[in-house]
Amino acid sequence: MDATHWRSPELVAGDCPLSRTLDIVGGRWNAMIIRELLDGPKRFTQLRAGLGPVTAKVLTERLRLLADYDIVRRDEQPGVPPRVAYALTPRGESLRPVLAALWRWGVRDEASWAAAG
Amino acid sequence: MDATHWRSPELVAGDCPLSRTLDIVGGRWNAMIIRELLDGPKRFTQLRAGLGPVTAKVLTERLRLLADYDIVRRDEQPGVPPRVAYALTPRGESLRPVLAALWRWGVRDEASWAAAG
DNA sequence: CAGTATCCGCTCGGATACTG
DNA sequence: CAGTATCCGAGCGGATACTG
Repeated sequence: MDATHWRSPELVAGDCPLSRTLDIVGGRWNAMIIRELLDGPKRFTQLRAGLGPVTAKVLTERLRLLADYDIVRRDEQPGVPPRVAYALTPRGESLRPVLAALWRWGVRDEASWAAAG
Repeated sequence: MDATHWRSPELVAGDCPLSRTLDIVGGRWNAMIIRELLDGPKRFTQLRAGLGPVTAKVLTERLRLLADYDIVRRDEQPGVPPRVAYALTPRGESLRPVLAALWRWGVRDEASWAAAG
């Protein structure tokens, strides 16, 4: 430990498979972006439309993060107007069962609240 | 929409089962706390020991949040010194497959990075 | 043992304006 | 169309000190 007595979040998170997965799938928009792309490749504007009120800045940030993690691939074809498609990499595709589990729990939980109060 | 033009995060998140699940298992410690308790009830100090460098304040906060969500139950037996056990509710137990999916992906992903660079 | 109380920095996510 | 640039508030998470 250095003089700052500071451990970066990444270090701690890196110790646990749960946290490493949540680095990718957690956060305000990441999971929803991946979910959109599980339907197939989409363009920037299509993503914005499917996600609700996300700003361009935030969506760009999240897509770059996911690209850095090799979850999302950015396919740009030159020309005017620019056309950029985003698609899942194989590694991104491999998150499908994870997203499915999160989704299922959310759905069943909502139903059980409705049923049991 | 009111005059503030403001939608609370909860509102937006509430629209999506993914986000509702992540409200609970996301965040810096929640998933790891639940994982500890999937092994069985534990006391405050046991949790701290199993989680790494989490402060008492943060752990207390997270446990209260999870109790509000009816994920964790707090069992206090009176006396000195105080003994407080935390356990998962049925609703908390129902997160087991979700945590398992997150965990498995983290493990396999680590392995694939090691194998493929 | 199981917390409270207080303080604080940093990051996340959002608002708004502008651009190749 | 697909972004950049700039600014900002809220709140999460951490450090430290104290307590029934």
